[in-house]
Amino acid sequence: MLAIGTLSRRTGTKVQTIRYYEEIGLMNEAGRTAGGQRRYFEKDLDRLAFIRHSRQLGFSLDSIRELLDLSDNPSQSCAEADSIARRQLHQVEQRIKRLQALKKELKRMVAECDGDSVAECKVLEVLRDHAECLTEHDGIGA
Amino acid sequence: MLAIGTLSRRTGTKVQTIRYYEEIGLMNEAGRTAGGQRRYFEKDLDRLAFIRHSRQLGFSLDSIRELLDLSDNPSQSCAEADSIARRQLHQVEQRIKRLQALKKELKRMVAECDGDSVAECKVLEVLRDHAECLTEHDGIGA
DNA sequence: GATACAAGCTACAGCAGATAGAGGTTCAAG
DNA sequence: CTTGAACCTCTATCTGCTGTAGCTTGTATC
Ligand SMILES: [Zn+2]
Ligand SMILES: [Zn+2]
Ligand SMILES: [Zn+2]
Ligand SMILES: [Zn+2]
Repeated sequence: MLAIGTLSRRTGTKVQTIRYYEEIGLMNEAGRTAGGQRRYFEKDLDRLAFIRHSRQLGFSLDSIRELLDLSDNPSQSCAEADSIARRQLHQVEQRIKRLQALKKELKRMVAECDGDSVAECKVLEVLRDHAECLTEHDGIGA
Repeated sequence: MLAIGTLSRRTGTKVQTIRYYEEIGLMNEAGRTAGGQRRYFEKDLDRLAFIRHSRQLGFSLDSIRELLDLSDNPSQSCAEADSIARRQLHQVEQRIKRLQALKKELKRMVAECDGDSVAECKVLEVLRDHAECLTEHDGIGA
């Protein structure tokens, strides 16, 4: 039986985060000692590791929930899991595209400023007026 | 004098968001009509456009606050503004790097799955075990 | 068995950066 | 003067945690 701190150390997840995952139903409710402390099995550790690794790969908690459900039914087809992963890949690709456009603009404005007074600052000039930009960048940057 | 909806339309910012910017002190408190509705000058429109454009380029509201302060004092050196932009560029570059590593892993796991049962799904296999990954990807993916 | 103290517990607040809705009021055109 | 779109405030919600306060439990050592 593992204490929550052990799960925390072995998966690199903060203790509060593990409790949070339980609260939102991503982790099963843990068993408790007589005094009320959580105790876990190895399978709980595995589940937490799955969650953490999926998070590191950028999956949302909702997607992870689906993936865990699928993972619990080994006889099913994995088409669903694959499509979640493909969707995630697509999102990552879109984000990279957006960021590359931002990078281009930022690079240009930084390069073009001679570092004189604010009144002639190219950086601020571009920020004031999108017409100074070469690319479109709709939506809010992230 | 411009109503809030006009600012909203002309900058592509939701009305609630403009009020939110006022609440957090990013926009100045607007003047009001006798009946309590906000009314703006052209300079407020400019300020909002600056904020929105900066957001589109990925700057945080805190950075934008600094940039606006600088922009209001045209006689200063622009070194500060430039360094904020360089910091932003750096952040964007880091994010691109992380996302490219994620993309690589996602692409590989999607490609390697034959689409059979969950039990043999490569996607789920990788998620279960980071040892299957080729790259490191610490921190949580975004 | 007593004691110390690390590690656990709950409950709640807060972060960024908005966005949505309820329920009521004002403005401006016709 | 009436209509109705646009405005108002206030509160709640979202994602994914993280931090704090104040208290209790578990365990190692004496
Ligand atoms: Zn400059
Ligand atoms: Zn632009
Ligand atoms: Zn598969
Ligand atoms: Zn991995």
